[in-house]
Amino acid sequence: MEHSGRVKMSDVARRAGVSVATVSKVVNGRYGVAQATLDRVQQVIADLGYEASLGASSLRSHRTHVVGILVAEFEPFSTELLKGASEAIGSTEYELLAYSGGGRRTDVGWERRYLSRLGGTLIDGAIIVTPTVVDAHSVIPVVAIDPHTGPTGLPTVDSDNFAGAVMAVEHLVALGHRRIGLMGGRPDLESARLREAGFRAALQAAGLEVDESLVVNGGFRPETATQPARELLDRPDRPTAIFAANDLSAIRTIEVARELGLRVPDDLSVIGFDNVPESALCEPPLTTISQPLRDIGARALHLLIDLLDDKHDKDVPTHLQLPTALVERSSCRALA
Amino acid sequence: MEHSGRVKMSDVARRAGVSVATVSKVVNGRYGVAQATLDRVQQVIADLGYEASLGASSLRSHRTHVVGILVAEFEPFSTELLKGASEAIGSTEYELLAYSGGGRRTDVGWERRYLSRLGGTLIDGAIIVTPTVVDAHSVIPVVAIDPHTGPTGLPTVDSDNFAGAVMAVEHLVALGHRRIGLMGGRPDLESARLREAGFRAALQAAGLEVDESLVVNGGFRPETATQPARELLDRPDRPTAIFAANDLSAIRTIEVARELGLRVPDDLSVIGFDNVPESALCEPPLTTISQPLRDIGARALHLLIDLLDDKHDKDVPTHLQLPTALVERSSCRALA
DNA sequence: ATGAAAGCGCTAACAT
DNA sequence: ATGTTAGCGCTTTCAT
Repeated sequence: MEHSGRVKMSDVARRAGVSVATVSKVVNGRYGVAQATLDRVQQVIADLGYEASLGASSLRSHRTHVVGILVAEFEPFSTELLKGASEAIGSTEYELLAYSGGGRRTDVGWERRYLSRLGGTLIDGAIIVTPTVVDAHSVIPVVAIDPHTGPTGLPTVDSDNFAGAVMAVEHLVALGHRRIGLMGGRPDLESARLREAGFRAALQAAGLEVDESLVVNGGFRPETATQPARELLDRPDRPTAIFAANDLSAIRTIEVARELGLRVPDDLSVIGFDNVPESALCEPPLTTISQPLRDIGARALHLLIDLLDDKHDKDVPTHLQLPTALVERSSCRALA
Repeated sequence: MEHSGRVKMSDVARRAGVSVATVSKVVNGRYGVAQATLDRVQQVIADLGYEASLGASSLRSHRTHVVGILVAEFEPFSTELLKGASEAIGSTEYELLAYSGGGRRTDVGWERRYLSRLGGTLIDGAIIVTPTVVDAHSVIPVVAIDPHTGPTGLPTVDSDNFAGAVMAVEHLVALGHRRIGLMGGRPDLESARLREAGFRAALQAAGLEVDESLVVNGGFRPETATQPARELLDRPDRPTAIFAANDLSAIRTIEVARELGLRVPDDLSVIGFDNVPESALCEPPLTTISQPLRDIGARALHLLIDLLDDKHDKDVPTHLQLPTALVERSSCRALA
């Protein structure tokens, strides 16, 4: 039936005996179409299974009812946010487009690249996950989740990283640990900075000194946490407990510990941060500080939709901060 | 500097003192540009932070180096696949676009709608997750993950659902269970059909009769599993064990059991299917049949890339089937 | 080596 | 109520 490729608006128009303009009106529910024409065109659309090309229509109309969620990579953290956003979008008129680069994902400025690539045409607004380079004045409304250090000027959703880190260290201290290491996160992110600050504050409050040789940078990813974990653990004066700035690096730390012949939690206690589902899959199950990740995703989405629908005062920079909580599992234990 | 909106190719052209055609050549690495011009244009691109609009370029070029993964919803199952695809795309030249509808996600035919909306222009190929309506002859190459009942003609990746289901039931039987219920999945999906078939086959092999009142349809989702779970459990002759066709309905079954005052696994054993990370988070942790979901996502992606790069004989319908395995946790126990 | 011009599929004025 | 026309931002012949 169709010569080559997808059915387009002109196909519908020809078959219905009208102009493409009329089909466009029908598709977009514009007024000024006779009932009979409407019915006929809709019938043809149904018959042919026509659906407007997002690329083409967005190019012209600049309103797509699609929101983007831009991530460097689909990993446990970002996909939890995605689940929350997906659930939240159910109550809206929008569709959800999640975008991630390929191999070159370590490059800085991906968030700006993706925003240029998709913004202005394909998506009406975007949620950017852990952006480091943010131009506050984007073409389209943008909400940041867990952004880089310093004020961004962007509406932001995150959780109380400082309080969470304090909670983690207090838990270790209460368990009798005195020699506590920090597997730090990406230093360009505010969350990592605050977790380190919380770590230091809690130690100080407990009357403990920070041994700087016990503070390493794990970069939030398993690959980047391996070497730092070895540095921390492969030495006679190793810590008895480690606070890792996120679950992924905590899990990697546990793996490295086992490779070195250490038992967790008997020889080493490890506490993480995030409470991604993978933390429960870990052996032993990881004690961690939970962030309400799905809720964060959902809040960010609603914030964005409010921005798009002009239900929000754009002059008030929004910062939603959600609470953290201790989740006790089996990777920490009291010092004998 | 920029009057209004994003920087476009004409802005670059003006600033570099060349035509848009030349800029296009530079951006796309075409030959026929003097070195000096090349340098100058690239400099301007860098200065302005220009990035081509995906919508506009795809409209014209029909080759975007973006692949789509189309899902009804971002939930634990699809996001595991997404993680696998994301990892796999790192070794390619492509970028990844995941698309999901909004509220109307229960409608049938979403896969066709999304394919028309994005295919032909925005994406070069697509992975469709649990499609029920598949037109084998799409405009762009398509790979299906866990498709609907019957032959689709599409390259497909799934796991050995039948063997997995048999394994699940054999486990329950070995534990001494004789009265075993089935929380079935979406009957339009081949995977659900095969899991039910495996359930029946394993019972028969064990010399057990299938009590049809113990076979219900949970629809793979928590919302749709609630009522069927009550039907199964809120009766004097309830089963001592339930095999649920996926983890989400297994988890919901456990929740319903607790609401009814039953203890799991003491009063009821439950085994799931999928091994999504959430299954470990469940209380008690769920015994389940694992599918290598991330691997499935990765395989599907590689298959699609091979199709796009013509490294694959298109006349051979591919069906990759991956193995399942029993994961014992705490939701099943031997009958006293 | 560079630019002018046409057109991808669609929407939005503006005619009729 | 419907059709005509002019683009949206880009790529791609085809001239020059």
